[in-house]
Amino acid sequence: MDKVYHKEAFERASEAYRTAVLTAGIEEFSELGLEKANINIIAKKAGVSVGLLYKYFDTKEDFFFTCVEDAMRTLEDIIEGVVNSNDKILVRAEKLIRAIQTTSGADSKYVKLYNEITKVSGNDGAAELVKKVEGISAKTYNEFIKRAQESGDIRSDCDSAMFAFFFDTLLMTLQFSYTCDYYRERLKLFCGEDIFENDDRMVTELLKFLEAAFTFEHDDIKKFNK
Amino acid sequence: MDKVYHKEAFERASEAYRTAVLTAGIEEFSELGLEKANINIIAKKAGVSVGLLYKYFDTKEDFFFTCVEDAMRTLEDIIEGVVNSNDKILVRAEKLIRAIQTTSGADSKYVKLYNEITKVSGNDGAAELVKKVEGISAKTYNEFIKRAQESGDIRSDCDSAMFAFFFDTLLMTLQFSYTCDYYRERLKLFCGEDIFENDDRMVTELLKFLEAAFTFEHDDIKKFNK
DNA sequence: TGTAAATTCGTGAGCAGTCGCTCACACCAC
DNA sequence: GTGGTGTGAGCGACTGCTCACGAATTTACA
Repeated sequence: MDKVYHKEAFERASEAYRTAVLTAGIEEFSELGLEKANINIIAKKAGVSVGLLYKYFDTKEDFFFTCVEDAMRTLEDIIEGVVNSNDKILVRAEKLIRAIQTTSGADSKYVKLYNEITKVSGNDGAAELVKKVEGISAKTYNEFIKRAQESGDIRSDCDSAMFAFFFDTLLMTLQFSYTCDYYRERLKLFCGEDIFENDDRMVTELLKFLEAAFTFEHDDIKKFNK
Repeated sequence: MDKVYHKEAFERASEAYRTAVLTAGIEEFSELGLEKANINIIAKKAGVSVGLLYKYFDTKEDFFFTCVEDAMRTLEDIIEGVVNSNDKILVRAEKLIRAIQTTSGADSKYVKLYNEITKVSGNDGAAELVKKVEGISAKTYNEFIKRAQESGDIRSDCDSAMFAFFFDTLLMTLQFSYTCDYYRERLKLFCGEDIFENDDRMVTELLKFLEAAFTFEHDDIKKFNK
């Protein structure tokens, strides 16, 4: 089921070669994207011949996908490492937002590569990739909301799958907004230049937004005379 | 201030040539993106020589930006045409969501091109583009929320700029989710294959989400014993 | 108003640079 | 000897862009 994008030779390669190749690949692909990145340059940066790269991977695309897989694993570790436990959704959200803000520094390349995935055309690869990248959060959020509904922490009049989607949408876009060119400019346009120096503003406002969205039911409006 | 991306010759060109060139450009760029699209093929599809294209535009990028500008104007007309009037934010939101769902059909190329913009690297172009593309919604939503706060339609304990940003984030991603490869797969993963055949489900759930987020204040929780 | 000169419109073969990928070869392990 | 690792010059295909040329149109001027 789970597709592999590398040849057998890659598994036999030494740890040093594998990390060198993946590091250089992630570096270049995250900066330039699949199309613009240059295999010859990546090989040179990795201290490896082009020929060897093509002993490890059939095509440039396969190499790219392997880099993506690796980067997503690390990104997941960073993000999910912060959000373990059985925190309530708002605590979880706050930890996620702060993790996102932190990640936008040194580890920005992983987020950038995440963003590059959304650009890959050709629906064949897209479907496979999405499952690998978003599969976990989709399932996690969905089940989390369901359980929270049962215990009364979250409004019961909502579709858990849809609300998981909205939640993920806001956090995913937030990630891009802290690291990727276009989305950074967009955030600045909406919230001003200084938004990147005022992390707490984002945290409190997004939490306010999410808290209300997840807490109050449609009928509460009448009961509350709004 | 407002940069133009075409040479003077383009303005002197006949209406027929201009639309032919723009139509072919939007078609190809929306399908393949800036990098993969081929100038020679676009010229052929437009029924025009490459030489002439380069009398109209200095570079491929300039041509791309001109196509983007044109497409965004049409997209704005479609979207904003639906949301005139002084509707309340939820009425406005519903109209927007339904317009987005409709637009995903015949006019998908404009949305796809919108999505292509987010992929353009090099922060020089990005900043300029963002202003053109998102400038209007940023200002509109922000001021709208402010006025709604004054009249008591929207909670008063929130940062209008931030909430405008969240609102736009949800709608922008929704647009992509109905038209672009990766985002379509992502939506399917979260909400199931049949989400595209059940437009009302999206409308009601997103409205529930937004209604609560925009209505209830943080302090309401105590008052409401939640 | 007729005509020469200057300018612009429009063409498309092909230049020049880029880059994914190959392959003949050397080395090494067993 | 067989089968793996590792090399890197360079092939071949692609493509953004040019430029020499002719046709059309405008301008200049008697």
